Amino acid sequence: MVATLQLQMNQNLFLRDPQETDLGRKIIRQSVIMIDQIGFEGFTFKKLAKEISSTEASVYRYFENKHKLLVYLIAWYWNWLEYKIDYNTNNIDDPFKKLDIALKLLTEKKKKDPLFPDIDEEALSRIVISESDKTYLTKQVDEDNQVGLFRGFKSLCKKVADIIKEINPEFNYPHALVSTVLQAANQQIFYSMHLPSLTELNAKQKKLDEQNFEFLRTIVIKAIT
Amino acid sequence: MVATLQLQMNQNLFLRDPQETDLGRKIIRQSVIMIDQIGFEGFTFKKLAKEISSTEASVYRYFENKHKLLVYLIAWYWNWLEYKIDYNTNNIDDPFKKLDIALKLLTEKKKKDPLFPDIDEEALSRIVISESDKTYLTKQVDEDNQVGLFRGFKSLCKKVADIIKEINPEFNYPHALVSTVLQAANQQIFYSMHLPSLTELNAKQKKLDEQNFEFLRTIVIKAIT
DNA sequence: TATTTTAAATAGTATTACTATTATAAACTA
DNA sequence: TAGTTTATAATAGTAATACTATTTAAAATA
Repeated sequence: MVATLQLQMNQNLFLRDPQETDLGRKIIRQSVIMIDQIGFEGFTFKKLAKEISSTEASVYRYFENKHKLLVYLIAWYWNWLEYKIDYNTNNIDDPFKKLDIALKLLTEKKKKDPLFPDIDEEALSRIVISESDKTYLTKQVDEDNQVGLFRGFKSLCKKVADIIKEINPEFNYPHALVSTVLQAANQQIFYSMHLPSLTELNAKQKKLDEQNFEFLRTIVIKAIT
Repeated sequence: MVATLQLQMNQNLFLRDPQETDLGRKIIRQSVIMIDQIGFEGFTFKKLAKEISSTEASVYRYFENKHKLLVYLIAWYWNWLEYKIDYNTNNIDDPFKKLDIALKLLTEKKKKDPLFPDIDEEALSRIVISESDKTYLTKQVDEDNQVGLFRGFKSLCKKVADIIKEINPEFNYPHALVSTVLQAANQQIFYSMHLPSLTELNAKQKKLDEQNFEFLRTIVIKAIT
């Protein structure tokens, strides 16, 4: 018997908490699978409702629109990552070690986490790579930010930036560097798979995640020391 | 009397060359203004057609769909930037100087270029910040890449990577570093304006573009030396 | 048991993205 | 120059999408 956890999600991310009902959990589980497969543009509430034997209108009771659902999923992912970093850097003092652990967790190939049986983290991590920028690259970014929809990403950014400040309190750009690196971690994987002339990381070679780790670690360490 | 130029655009970016007709040039000019104002999601061919006193169907004779139009505009921007870098680094030998010029051109606040009277480069540069990632973060990225739609960005990336190779031929990640920096240049501006806790760059202070230049230059120089 | 509250389904509408067909104008040819 | 071809753009659609008002069903409470 394994315990399961629930990540605390901001109330403004949903109309009705999808973690509290059967239908809600189905919406989350199936939307991760479908957005991964057909992409966010191709994904609709109608298609989703069909797959889970419900109706479009019922899905709308949980999420205002499909954009908000995406924001929810991406926020869940960042919360999950931050939880893992907290868990794995607990009791570690050396900030260099903490940085390495954070970068390792950030870049490692994700696999299903039994603590959260409703979410396929492998599929979700692919969604983060392809779709996460779309959560804030909109005209409503300021409203969405105001009600805290991007707290997950900002909190993670602060966490890693704080490690960097421990290593070098003189460095002028801890947050800028970390936000750049968090983005680059996903971008470089996307490039290596689809636009390979933009990166030396090679998706055809083994251990793409480790290549990514080495690249990002080089950038960060050189920048701050 | 000032000469005007035409940037050479890949044939697959359009159905009919918009630079060759009056209606085509109107489509380009007005779509830059409108996407900047209402965002790519809110932008439709119907609204555009109304503004230029034409019809939706006529716009479709030039571009297969609104996504292709966006790809065209972004490609134009990267071609323009590369043209400016070529022009300004001509006859300069010192690769450090060339790098500085490239980063300066990349980060400087854009203003209308009289060489290209049909395009409002200031508005277009805002579009690049908010919308450019959407050109390739799609399920058709491989098809689009196959027919050369992203050549502009890739060519620019190679150009700057070649400068970095001149400075340090031993550095393992010239393309990965440059693609990261090209993206970060836009992201950091967006963050400073909309998600300020993600960066030390301050949109409220003067010379945001120079702050951005200093940040990116620090990252690049430290990474490669 | 009756009543209130909540949840989900039915049945829509307005808008969007896109297209087949027709009309008009320009260019070429006999 | 009259007739024919070709190019261009407008008309008039359709199918799909995003979203909502209303109704029905189920559950909780008094």
